[in-house]
Amino acid sequence: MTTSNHNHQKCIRTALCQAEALCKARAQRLTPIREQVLRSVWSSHKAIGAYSIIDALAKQSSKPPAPPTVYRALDFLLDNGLIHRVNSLNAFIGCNAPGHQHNSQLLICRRCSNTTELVSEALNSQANKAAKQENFVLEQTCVELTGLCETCSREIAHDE
Amino acid sequence: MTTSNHNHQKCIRTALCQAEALCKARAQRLTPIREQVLRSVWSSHKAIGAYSIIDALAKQSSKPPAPPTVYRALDFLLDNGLIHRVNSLNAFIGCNAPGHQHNSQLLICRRCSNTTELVSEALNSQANKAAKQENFVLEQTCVELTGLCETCSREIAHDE
DNA sequence: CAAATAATGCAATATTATAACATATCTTCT
DNA sequence: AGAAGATATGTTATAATATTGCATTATTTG
Repeated sequence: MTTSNHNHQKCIRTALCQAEALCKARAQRLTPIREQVLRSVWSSHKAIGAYSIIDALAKQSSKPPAPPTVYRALDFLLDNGLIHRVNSLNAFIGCNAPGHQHNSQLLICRRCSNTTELVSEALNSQANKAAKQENFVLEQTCVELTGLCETCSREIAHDE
Repeated sequence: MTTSNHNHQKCIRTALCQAEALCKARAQRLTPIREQVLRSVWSSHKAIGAYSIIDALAKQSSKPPAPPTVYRALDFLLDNGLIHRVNSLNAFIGCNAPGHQHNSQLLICRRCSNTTELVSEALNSQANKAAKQENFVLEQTCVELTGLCETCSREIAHDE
């Protein structure tokens, strides 16, 4: 999932296409700013912070957007399930499967920062079970798994 | 797990006792500041933010501690497994079972903010499994489940 | 006791996020 | 098309969370 060993342009195109389609279907407006923010989020598979998005957009126009501009776009994208917030990094990552309601998990590499989204129904089921045992009404899950991605763990092994 | 329907003084005493014992065993110093911060974290079963801790300590002395003072104490307590960081709230909560290395899960009530720590080995096992499937070397898990605790869900049901 | 290590005090500042209000743009209805 | 209402953006200021760097004090070690 490094940005180098796959055609990342395709990831971006797919994400934007899906976003466009979803917004259309829901009568939501994917405005230029929202699209630019989504593009920034998808510029890599690393989670990106709001202020890095501001910096990225600054390079594309005369003056940088103000924080609220970006945060509002992020809120829109979050509400529409087009991106996820990575709580352990205070950052954002594109959603792999927008449109489907899903409880997903994130694998975050502490070395290269690449983040992979996956959906383990078995894990979700255990989360539901755990909540149920405490008579807890589960509404939202946040599962962020940190460690080393396959590539990085191999590279570290080589370096020693 | 509301603070009202149990003897919370006992929770605090137990936590401090365990902390003292653990630090002694590890030749770590549970200094006055660290102890005060731990006490603040344990003042309830709600996660508490660093600046709320500063406010709490301010009431106990002439001038409030500076942020680094509190953050350093928090780092110490985190390193020694005496508290957990709640990423989705940028806040901190006392650890139930310090001393045991464990991957725990948090149930966070969005209404009363009370937070319960539990350890589901079944869930942990699924997290390991998910990581393994991606050849990911799992080092740290963050599982934060948000919703309504039993008490709050009942109270909400009554109000309608 | 001296040296080394660990902890704290303190000032400044970085980073992340939101509030409040004005302006502009789009949609809808006539 | 034009007015009214809703939605989105611009702008300024500020809140909330967290860290850096360096001076000082306390504790441990030899």
